[in-house]
Amino acid sequence: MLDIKVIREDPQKVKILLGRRGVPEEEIDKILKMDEKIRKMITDLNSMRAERNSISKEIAKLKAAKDEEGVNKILDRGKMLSEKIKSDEDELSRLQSQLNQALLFLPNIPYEKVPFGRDENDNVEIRRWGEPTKFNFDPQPHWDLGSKRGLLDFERAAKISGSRFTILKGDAALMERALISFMIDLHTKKHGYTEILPPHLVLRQTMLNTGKLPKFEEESYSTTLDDLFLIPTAEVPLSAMHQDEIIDEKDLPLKYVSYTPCYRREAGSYGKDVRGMIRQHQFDKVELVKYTKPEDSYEELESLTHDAEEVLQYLELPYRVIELCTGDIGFVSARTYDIEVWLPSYNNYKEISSCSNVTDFQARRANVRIKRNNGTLEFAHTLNGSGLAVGRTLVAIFENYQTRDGKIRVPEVLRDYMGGKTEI
RNA sequence: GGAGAGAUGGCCGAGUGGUCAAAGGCGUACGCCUGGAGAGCGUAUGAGCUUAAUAGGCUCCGUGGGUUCAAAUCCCACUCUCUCCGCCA
Repeated sequence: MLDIKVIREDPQKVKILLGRRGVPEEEIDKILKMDEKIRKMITDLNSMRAERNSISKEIAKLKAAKDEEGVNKILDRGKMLSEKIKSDEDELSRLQSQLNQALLFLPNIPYEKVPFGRDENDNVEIRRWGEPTKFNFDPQPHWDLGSKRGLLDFERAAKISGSRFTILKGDAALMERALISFMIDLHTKKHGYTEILPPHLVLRQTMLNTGKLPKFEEESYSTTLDDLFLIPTAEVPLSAMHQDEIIDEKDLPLKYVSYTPCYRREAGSYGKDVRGMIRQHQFDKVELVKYTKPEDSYEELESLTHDAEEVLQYLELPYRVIELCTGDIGFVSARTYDIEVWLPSYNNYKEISSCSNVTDFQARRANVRIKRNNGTLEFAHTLNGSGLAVGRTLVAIFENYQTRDGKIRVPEVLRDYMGGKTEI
């Protein structure tokens, strides 16, 4: 959520920056108008409250002096004020929730340097690592490769759960587990993140605080009886974990890594990535989340992205890093780098991680503040990034490490996690 | 699921209708003291809104309602935490 004060103080700048993300100017004007009306009401209300309070104090004094006549003189005025205050308060809270609702639908303000653009075609490549894998035979897509060797089972998954689910079997399941362990070990031991195993079901409020609601309700799985939501990413519990807390400046940054399955309805992506296990309703992900001081967050985004990249370097998978343009960054993000891994079946790079600086957008909703050494309070910045999407990493290994005879070599760093196996 | 206890400032904890943003303690900051540190002493110290303002005013004692001129305090509902019983991986 944006700070209404920022909008109020420099509406022109907000209009320009949000305009790059496709928010119409009228939306900002509407909000400013509501804000003005609300503040006028508050001022009026406050003077009535002040009068009522002084009447109350006067009554207390008169009662103490046993002056019943004096009390009766001003009692009616007090009653009248009380009624008026109550009805105005009702009206005010109606207006405030309207304003709040409007604010909840505004996306984060993009970082000034984010490239302007309409959609993913305007994203900018930042760097590449490795070369696209060359084969001296026709490589197979992972869905053929995995099905033939009994490692991936799409038919049975569809029988029990419908489309966009996959059963991993035998060594595929083992490799998935190995990848999870490898990634978490790397981030905890080398990069200094603390491992968290969070709940996978969260309150509606938690989804709201992390910006997944109200805008993306149709993207989420929820439980009707309890109104709990299955997490679409570990970012949700991790970024809301310190809700209503005040964190000491000296304890920052906080760095968390978490493995969880992610549940997404993938509404609106019909016909996209329909083959194989690229786009699933459930997938494993190792997620990185940081809480930082505002002045450090863009630097921390660079290091978080590097931490994620390193997973691919250890796995020796070719990738590139792109910066998303204003039209493609996520709702809560001010700046986003995507890491894309080379996938032979796509003959292209495919997203395997998305690293974002959310600035204070979630922290304001979740009320996560930091206490400065001089005692002042301000909202923390939060960042998140996949480190990495495990299912897509498995796919990348299958496709890039396949052999002529349809087997898959096991990357060096995973062998210890897989009982020494060199191929599957 | 049943019974009971509780929720107050960064933390602990007092407060059962008006003089309470709220005692006391801890913590923190500054000062005194000291060769230095500690102890000790003194002063300050909740958040948010409004405002040119550290002036004034307003709101906030788990959440939401209600009673009252006036609610941390009384009434109702809910949420969460803890203890005991039951059930259970």
